Amino acid sequence: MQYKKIKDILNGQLTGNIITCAGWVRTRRDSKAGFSFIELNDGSCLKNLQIITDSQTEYNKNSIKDITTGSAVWVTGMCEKSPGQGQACEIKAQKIFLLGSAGSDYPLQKKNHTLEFLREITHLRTRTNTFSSIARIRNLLAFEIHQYFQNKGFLYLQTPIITASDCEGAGAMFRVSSLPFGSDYSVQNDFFGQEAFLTVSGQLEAETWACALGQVYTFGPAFRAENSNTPRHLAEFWMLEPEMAFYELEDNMNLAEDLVKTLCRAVLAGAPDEIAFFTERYDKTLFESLNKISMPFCRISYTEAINILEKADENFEFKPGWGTELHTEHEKYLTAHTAGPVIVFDFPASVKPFYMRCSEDGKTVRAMDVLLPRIGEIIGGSQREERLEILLARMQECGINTEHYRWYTDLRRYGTVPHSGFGLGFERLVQFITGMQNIRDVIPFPRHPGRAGF
RNA sequence: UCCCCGAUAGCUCAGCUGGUAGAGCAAAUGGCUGUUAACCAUUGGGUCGUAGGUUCGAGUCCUACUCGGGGAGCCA
Repeated sequence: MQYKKIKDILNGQLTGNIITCAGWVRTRRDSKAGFSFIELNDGSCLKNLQIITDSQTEYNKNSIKDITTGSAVWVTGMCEKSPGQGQACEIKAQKIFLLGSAGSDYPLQKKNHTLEFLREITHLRTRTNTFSSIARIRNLLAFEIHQYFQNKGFLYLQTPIITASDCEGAGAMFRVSSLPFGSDYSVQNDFFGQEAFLTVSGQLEAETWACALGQVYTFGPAFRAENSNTPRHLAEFWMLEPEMAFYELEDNMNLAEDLVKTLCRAVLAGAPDEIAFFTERYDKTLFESLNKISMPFCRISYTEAINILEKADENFEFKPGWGTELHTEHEKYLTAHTAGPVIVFDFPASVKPFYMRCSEDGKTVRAMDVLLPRIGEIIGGSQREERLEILLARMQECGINTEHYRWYTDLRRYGTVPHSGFGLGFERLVQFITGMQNIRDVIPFPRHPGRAGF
């Protein structure tokens, strides 16, 4: 079926033509003399298209009364300038075909619904302004991510989702097994002949490609079995992980900062209606904070950050001190203090995983976290330890079986190079860019403790 | 996993110190010469999250559980 997108119709270029469009009815208003107004949305843009029907309009079955909220229709009619307020053009319907009706039990009413309620109807919330806007922004961001790295000559790499690495340095993992539930489990009888898990990160695998192809990036799902119940955590989420040979920590930070700025700019340019919508409805400061992102990110070492926190006139629940983790309250203080994004680098080795490069001071590693206002940590990365002896010593320190990671340490045995990379939580980026407060609202089908269905 | 808050009509909520339920919106019907979360009128709609307990009597008090929200931990 040939039909025009509402986005293109509202651009006004089709005015004066007889066209066909298709979509879902948001609402209908009737008036006497056979006049009715249908608000039609097809997901191509935030705005609805107004369809006017009168006594001349033909229907494939029944009548205007059956064109209810939620119904799917296709409409043929004349695209005209609208005499009414609120829209430049509208369709004077000649024919309306009801493709699929929606009864009075259709859950989405023409009123505001709470996000909590919409989470319970994950399969239908896509029909709302909020969730269709999120979908368009996710799409735009994913496309821009590929374009950004392709323009820089990075290779798009697919790392495995099933992994045997039982210790990638991040959180609890989901086990993968083909054996029936409740059977006497033995690894020998299982599908892979060894324990297998869903990946928590493609980083280690990405390093093998970076150390052959130069600069690569992965963009795919990651899984964490942590029992985390917060508006910032998911059990299944999407992660972008660039990995670059010949990059040191400063190059890594430059890339991360430029990437975040480029993506924010792209959304401001590519989805202005959506950003205006989110600013109006969810966070009045959103537009302003996205614009402010073009200013240089504040960069401070972990040691400086601790100094700032120790001097702060703030009653922290966790006392800041050199060698301790930065807690949420500390991150919030730092981003509020500088009124923008902050990159913290050179963390104590004791709070970071084995693969990060040890500094000359013998105490810190070349790690960096990008912290955003409202969101907290959006990027975590580091320069990787490329010196074999130091890496092996660190692995032993962390209690990691070096034999299981022979393939990883081989990269240091043969033609080792300085290299760096980071991981960006895609949903946290979408949260930052939309102003949505709960991460469960920025992924199509959220998975978290106690929920894997619709 | 820990702390706090919540669960009453399809949705959002009210329901006081215990006396068996109410509003707005939605829906259905009717009215209204172009509306724009249209408007006006009428009607229908509820084992008050689940299971126990206290009481003559529980939406209301107590306990446990389930689910949801906020904060924390862990992290992207």
